[in-house]
Formats: sequence, structure tokens, C-alpha cells
Amino acid sequence: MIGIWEILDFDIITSSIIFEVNEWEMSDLLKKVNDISPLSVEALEELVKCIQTKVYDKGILIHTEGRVNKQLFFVESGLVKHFYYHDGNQFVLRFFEENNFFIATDSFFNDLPAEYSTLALEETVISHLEYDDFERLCQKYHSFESFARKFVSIVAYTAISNLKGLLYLDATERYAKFIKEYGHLQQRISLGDTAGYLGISQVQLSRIRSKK
Amino acid sequence: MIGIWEILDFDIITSSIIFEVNEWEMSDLLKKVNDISPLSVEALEELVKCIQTKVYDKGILIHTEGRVNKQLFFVESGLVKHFYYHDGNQFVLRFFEENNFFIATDSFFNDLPAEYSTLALEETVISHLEYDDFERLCQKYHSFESFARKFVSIVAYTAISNLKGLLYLDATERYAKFIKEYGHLQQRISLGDTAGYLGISQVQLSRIRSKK
DNA sequence: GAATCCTTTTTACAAATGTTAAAAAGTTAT
DNA sequence: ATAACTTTTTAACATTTGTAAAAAGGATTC
Repeated sequence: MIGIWEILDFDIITSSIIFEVNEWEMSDLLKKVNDISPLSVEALEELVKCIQTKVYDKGILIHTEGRVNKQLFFVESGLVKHFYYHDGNQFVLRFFEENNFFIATDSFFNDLPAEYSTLALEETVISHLEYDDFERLCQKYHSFESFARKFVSIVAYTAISNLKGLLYLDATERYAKFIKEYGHLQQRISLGDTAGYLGISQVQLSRIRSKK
Repeated sequence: MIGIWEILDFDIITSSIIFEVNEWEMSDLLKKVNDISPLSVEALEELVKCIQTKVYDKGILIHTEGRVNKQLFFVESGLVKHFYYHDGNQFVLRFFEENNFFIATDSFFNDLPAEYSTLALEETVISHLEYDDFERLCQKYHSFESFARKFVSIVAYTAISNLKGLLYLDATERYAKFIKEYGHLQQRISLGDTAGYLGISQVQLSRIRSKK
């Protein structure tokens, strides 16, 4: 994974390392983009130049609730969660493991302060593309605009799919759904975070687990 | 509203009337499109030619769960709900009143059978654009592709915003949020549908209402 | 106006979930 | 290995919500 990157610089603020992709080899990010919607060679080459990569230690915030963040993120390796607080309780919107894109939805689309934070649950390597580059690529390359629309469609589709589960499933059913969808991550996600994702208390989740 | 449309044909299957927009006057739909992202004159003119409009009586399904529907709908007047059944209970995903777009998300984006139905809660006038036209307009006109991406962004943003509410709010808080967001529709939405939207029983909603 | 149908409220009881606190189990650091 | 710390489980009790059934209220039809 790290092999195709070359260390370039240190970002002191987040204590993380910045890499630059080698242009002669296709990264996981580019493969994923191509998978969603194939890019022209020109678009691909220009995209590569815009991508920056950092390493985030476990427990480090990638972006923060209340602040505008207009970056398209891609998890190269590791695991992150979208979360926020309400009445002192932490709620988890989603997890993103390696090979997934994520954004601060409100910020990326509407220039609004992010409604949730994103935190690295493990040491996590994340590439990102600035919105201005994203927008420029959209306008310059038809194939990239196509990718953009499909990417956003996936975001919308996933959100609505999750919405349905929350509406009609009880906690036990939601847990079963969680195991089905995130089963491969079960060992990497704490009980507290799982409860936060399910929208129930840690105690209730413990009860559900022991019932089986 | 009806003044700018001209009766053209009868669609026997849905017992509804088909109209065609007059090209010399801008409909609410076009105003809304322009509001989301301004179109070029050419795109606007071609879009107009693709739009068809129907009247749905109260209680009529606009599209049905389990069937693929690849149309972009716009509510000219009236009110509809997205809903589906789970264990015999009806759940409501969202309401759309006049001047709003809606789609069967799974179908429109992924060619999958719709995961919910849409029903007219009142006599409702709906315009629609076929996906193939939508796609063609995207590829032909940059301004339309821009609109498409922004439209999808709004869908994604709204879905995630709703998701948050369902995760952390209890029924009483959700009802307060409902009143805030859909207050102007309160008289037009039944208690049963409101309960279905909040994900609680009709009885519980009645209790919450009487508590005040 | 009576009858009918549909919606909303109320009642009583059962089940699910939250809260708080303590105990148990597992991790990490020294 | 021990101590300190974190995560998970268990217990007891309060609150919320669901279910089923009946009552009340509104609207529509004849």
C-alpha cells in the first residue's frame, strides 16, 4: 500500500505525513474512480496531480463539526467514523473503511459548516481532493463530471437506504443489519461506536448481544 | 396553474390526463430547475419538449414498490408521500408538496426495483421527465449536467439530514421537527401518515399531541 | 337526521429501551 | 506481574413506546 507513495513533507498542524502519488502507477483511489465511472486519460492524469495523501493517527479528527470542509476524502487504509454529539451522547452516522470515499456532506455540497466530525478509529491513510479541483475537473472533463454525478448518486442512494432501516427496524433488527453490512469490520469497531451507530445505548446493545 | 397547460390525451391505464407545456411561458418546473442551476436557452428549450404532465386522483399510485421507475417527477400541485410496508405496518419516508422534485431513488440511479411507492394524498398534478431524456440532456448540455449534479446533491443532503434526526431524536422531538419542517402541511397530512413518517404508532403520536 | 365509514383519542397492559451504578473482563504501561 | 485504564456486561428501576380494543369525533351518503 505505502509502496506506491513517496514521502514529501510534514503537515505540522495535524502531525501527519503528506505523500504524492507516483504517476506511473494507478492507486486504489484511481481504480475506484474508474470503477464508478471510467475517466479519460487526460482527466485521470490531471486528477492524479491534485491528490494529496496524509496519515492520521488513531483518535485524530480528519475534519470537525461546525467547520466548513470542502474536500473529497478517500480512505486508502484504516477506518473512520462520521459522528456528532446530541445532549452529551455521541451518535455515529457511518463508518468508512479502506477503499471508500467520504465527504462532509453539508460543506461539500452547500458550503455549510459540517454537521458531523470524522475521526480515525485506527491509524488511517487518507487521500483528498480539494473541492475547487473537483469542480474544475468537472467543468473541464466530461468523463469526470459523469463520475461526479454517479458518486453523488451513490451517496444519496446509500443515505436513503440507511434511512429506511432506521425508520422501521427495531434495535435487534438494526444490529442484525449492521452485522450483515459491517460484519467484516465488527472486530475493528467498539461496542460504544456500534451502539452509537444503531442509535441505542451501550447497555441495550450489550443486552441484544447476550440474548443470542 | 392549469392555465398554461393544454389538454392533449388520456392515459387509460392510470385514468389521468396528459398535458403538454406551452413553450412560450415558463412553468414552475422550469423556474425550479433554473433556481437550482441556470440552464442555457438551448437546454431549456429541449427540456420543455421532453416534459409530460398528468393529473392523479387522490389515492392513486404514481409509481409502485418493486417495479423499476426511471422518471424524474415534479409536483406541480397537490401532495404525495413515499411509503412502503414492513411487517404489515406502513412507513412514510417523505412528503412532497407542490414545487418539489422526487424520484424512485433505487430505480433512477441504479435501475433497481423501487424500494417504496409514491401515492397522491390529494388530487395532484405531476410533470415528469424520462431518464433517457435526462441522461441525453446531461450529455448534450453542460448546464443541464450541472443541474443534474446539484439536484442529486440536494437529494443526498436532504436524506442525510433526515437520517440524523432519526438517529438521535426521540418521538416527541421528531414530532417537533416535523411541525417545524412540514408545519404548513399539517392540515393536509393525516395522523396515520404523520405517525408513519415519524416511525411511531398512531397511538403514541396521539399521546404526544395531547401532552401539550 | 340516521346510518355508515373513517380518523383520532383514550385505556390498560406488555415489551423495549434508557439511566445509573457497579462488577467483570480486557488492554496498556511500567 | 502489577497497577491503571478502558471496554463490556450485569442489575435494578424508570420511562417510553407498542398492541389491542373500545370510545369519541367528523365527514359522507342516502
